[in-house]
Amino acid sequence: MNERENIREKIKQAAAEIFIARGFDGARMQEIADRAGANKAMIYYYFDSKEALFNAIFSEAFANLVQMFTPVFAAEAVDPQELVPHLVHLHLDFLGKHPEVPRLILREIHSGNPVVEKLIHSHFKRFGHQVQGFRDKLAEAVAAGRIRPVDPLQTMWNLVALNLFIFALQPLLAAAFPEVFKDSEQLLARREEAITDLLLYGLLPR
Amino acid sequence: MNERENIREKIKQAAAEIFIARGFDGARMQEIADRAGANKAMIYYYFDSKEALFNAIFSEAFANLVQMFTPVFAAEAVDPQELVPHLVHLHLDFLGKHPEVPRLILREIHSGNPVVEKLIHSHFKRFGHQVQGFRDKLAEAVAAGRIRPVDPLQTMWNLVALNLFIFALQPLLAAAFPEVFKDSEQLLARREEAITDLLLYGLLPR
DNA sequence: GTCTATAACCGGATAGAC
DNA sequence: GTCTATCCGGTTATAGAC
Repeated sequence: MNERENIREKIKQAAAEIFIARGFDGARMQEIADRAGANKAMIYYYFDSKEALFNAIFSEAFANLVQMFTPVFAAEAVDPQELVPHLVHLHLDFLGKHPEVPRLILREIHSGNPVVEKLIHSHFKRFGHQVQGFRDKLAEAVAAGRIRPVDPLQTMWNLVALNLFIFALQPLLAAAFPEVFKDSEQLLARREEAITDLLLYGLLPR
Repeated sequence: MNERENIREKIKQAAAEIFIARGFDGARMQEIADRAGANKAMIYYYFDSKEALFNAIFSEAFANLVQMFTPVFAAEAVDPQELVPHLVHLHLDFLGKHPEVPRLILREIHSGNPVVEKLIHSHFKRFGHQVQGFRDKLAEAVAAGRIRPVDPLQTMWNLVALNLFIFALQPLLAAAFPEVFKDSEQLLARREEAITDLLLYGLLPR
């Protein structure tokens, strides 16, 4: 690996951690430099500004977010009874491995930061289009009577809402239910079971 | 109304708007003063510091959040078939009228700000205890066979997750599905229908 | 490419007049 | 109680040596 790229990557990695922990406004260039084992001037050698650095990182998080959903969109139109548990597992697994992605995004989407607004729009214009495939698949399943007559868009939102919840509210829930959050592996397993259970019983025709 | 309290309230109101829009780190005391029709020194006359001002506002938002759930805890143990639509309606109605409450809280809980951490713990210690009543009620309904055998805690989380979703991700969803977010009244009505539908079919025994 | 030193600015907080 | 002017620490960003 090229040394120049190596340092650039180290800075990006450090910046990601700091931006996730402190948000854009709370992040300090000095702390990023320290964590990267470099000095402030080096950051400005590789990136134009704090904004440009943040832009690079936020874009990547968005790309990860979209990537997370590609197996969802790509899923073969099999029986919902197999598809739903599969999707829930994929999604929760990704979130469990990368909890910082929804964190960063949830923190910054409400900021009104014009940089963020622009990124949202440029990324989600096409994302909304990609989603159409999944909505079509759900609509198909409804037409074939494999799931109850429900709005595909709402169903998709329900799936994401249920999966995202414990990650979005982690600090609150951990404070309210400390014993439950002690064993994160068991927590995820129980959550997965509860979500698939609700969705299957709620979606399959009686 | 006392004039002194009036100005204090104006400052608090302005500060709430700015903190919600920009977060703690992004908020500027000057902007708060301007919006309150006062000057910076006046803020420091009524509040000790930026932190103290934020503390007052964040505490109030937390109190609102808890208050939002009291009808949930207090609900009479009637038939789930009536209780679930009632709870969903109450919750969505509150969120629709005060969308800034979850916004502020979602933005700040991940900040690691010690002020926020302390507030979370002091407020949610007892909150977790209050929740017990609702869990007991659900457990009772399970024992009586009025709902399927599900974990009450998970069911409560599911309820909140589904209701909170469109508010937590509003900027993202509005970018991905602009046509759906144009009419917010219709959006809320459809969301309410979809959530109650899923929960009822998912919870009632077959 | 890397580093030190510093410019330039900004924002929270306060002194002190009225 | 209210306001103006200002202090002072901290932060982004850069100049310039090596």
